Amino acid sequence: MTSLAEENYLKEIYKLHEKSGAMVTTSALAETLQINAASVTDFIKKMATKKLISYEKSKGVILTEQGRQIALNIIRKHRLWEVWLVNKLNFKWDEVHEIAEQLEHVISNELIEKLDEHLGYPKSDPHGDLIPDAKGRFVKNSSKPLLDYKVGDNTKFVGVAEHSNSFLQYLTKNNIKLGDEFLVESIEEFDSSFHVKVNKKDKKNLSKEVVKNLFVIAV
Amino acid sequence: MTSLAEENYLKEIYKLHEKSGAMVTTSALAETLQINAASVTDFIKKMATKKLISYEKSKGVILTEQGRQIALNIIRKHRLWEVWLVNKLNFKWDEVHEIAEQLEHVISNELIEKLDEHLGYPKSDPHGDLIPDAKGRFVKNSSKPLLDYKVGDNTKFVGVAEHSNSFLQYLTKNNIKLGDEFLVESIEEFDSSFHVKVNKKDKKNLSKEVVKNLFVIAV
DNA sequence: ATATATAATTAGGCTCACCTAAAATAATAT
DNA sequence: ATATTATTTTAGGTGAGCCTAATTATATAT
Repeated sequence: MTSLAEENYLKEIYKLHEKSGAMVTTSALAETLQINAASVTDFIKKMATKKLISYEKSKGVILTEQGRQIALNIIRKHRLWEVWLVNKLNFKWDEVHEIAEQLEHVISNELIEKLDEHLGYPKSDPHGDLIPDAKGRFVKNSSKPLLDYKVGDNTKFVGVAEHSNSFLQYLTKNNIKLGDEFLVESIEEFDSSFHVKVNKKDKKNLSKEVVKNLFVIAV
Repeated sequence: MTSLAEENYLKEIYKLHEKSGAMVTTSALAETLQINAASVTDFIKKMATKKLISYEKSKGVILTEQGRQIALNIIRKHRLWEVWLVNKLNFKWDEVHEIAEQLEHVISNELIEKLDEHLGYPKSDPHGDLIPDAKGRFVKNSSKPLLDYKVGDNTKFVGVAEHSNSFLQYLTKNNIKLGDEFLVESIEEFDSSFHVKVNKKDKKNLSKEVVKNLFVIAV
C-alpha cells in the first residue's frame, strides 16, 4: 500500500507541522529527508494525487486525515520500538533512533499489538514523547519547557524538546533522567540560566539552552 | 552495502543449495523468489560481478565465501527474530515467518547481539532450525527424518523438514511439539506409516509423508 | 518600485529491480 | 540423429525514487 518513501515523507510532514503549526515547505522537507528539493516537489505531487496530503503549489503541504493516520501509525511503531530497545534490550536513549527508523516500517498489526502488550502499554517513549494508540489518539499532557517556570516552582522532567545525541548525552553525563524533580531556586538575570535543586538533593546550574529543551510538568 | 534484493537472493541461494547440494538454477531461484527468470538472469550477473556468487552461464550459481557469510547472517537474524516472536511475544510457530522476513533485514550488529543475549543465546529457532553464530558457524546435530528409523528406536523430535503452514498446523492440531519423544512401535508394510508411542503415553499413527518431515535424534 | 536573494518548480536524465517477447541453448523423447 | 520441450539468455522497456541544471515564483532589501 504505502511505500517506504511515502511513510517517511508522511512522518516528517507530521513532525514538521507539529513544530511550526503551519504548512510544511518543500525546502524544510528536503532538509530533514536529505533529499533534493526538486525530488521533493515531484514526490509530493504524487502523494497529493493519492490523497495522502493536500498540496498548494509554492506554498507547501499538510496531511489529509488519511495521511495523518498513517503518519501517526508510523510514529506509534517508532516509539514502541524505542521503548523495547531501551527497556528490554538495555540500549541507551541516545542509541535507539536509527534502529527504530528501520523497525518502524515493519508491517504487521498483530506484531505491534503484541509488542505493545509485551511492553505493558507504555504511554511514552524513552525521550518522553507520547505514544499514540492504534487509532492515532494520545492524551496530551500539559508539559512546558522548564524555561517557562518561575522561581519557587517545583516540576517533574517528562520529556525533551531536542532529540540530538549531543543533548541526550549531555543529560546522561550530568545524571539528569526522566522523572527527576527540578525545584527552581533562582534564575540568573544575565544569562537566564536556572539554579535548580534536583530530587531535593544536589543543586545544578542549567543554561538557558538546556532549560528551553527540558519539558516538565508542575508538581 | 547489500541491498534488500541481494539479501533475499543470497538467502534463497543458500537454502536451495542446502537442499540440493548442487548449483542453484535460474528457474529454481525464479520460482522461490517469485520473480521472472529473465530478471533473475539479469540480477545474478550483477551479483557475480560483485563477487557475491559465482555464476556459470546456463548452469547456475553458488555462493562465494563472502556471499555465504551474508546469507548466514540473514538466516541468523531471521531465526533469532522467530525465537523472539514465539518466546517473548507468544506468536504461534506458524505465524512468524512473514514477520521475520521483514525483521531479518534490519541492520545493526548491536541489535542482533543484544537480541541474542535477551533470548539467552538460543541454538535453534521455533522450528528446530539451527541458528548460526555471529561468524556464521553452527554446530550441526545428527538429526535425521523419523522415516529412517526402525522399530524399537526411541527418538526425540528436534525439527521439521517442511515449513509450510499446513504441516505446522497439522502438528499443532495433533499436539506434536518439538522435544516430544517418539518410540517406534511398528511400521505398516502397506503405506510405510509409523505407529509410535508419544512421550511414553499416547499412541499415534503417522503417515509416511509426516515421518519424512520430522527430524529426530536417537535417544 | 525595482533589484537581489531565496525557494519552488519544470525539464530531462539516471539507476535499481523488475517486466515481456524473442532468441539461443540444453535436455528429453522418438 | 532429429524433433520436441524446457530452460536460459538477450533485447528492449517500465515505474519508483532519486539527481542536476535551468526556469519561474516568492520574499526581502534598498
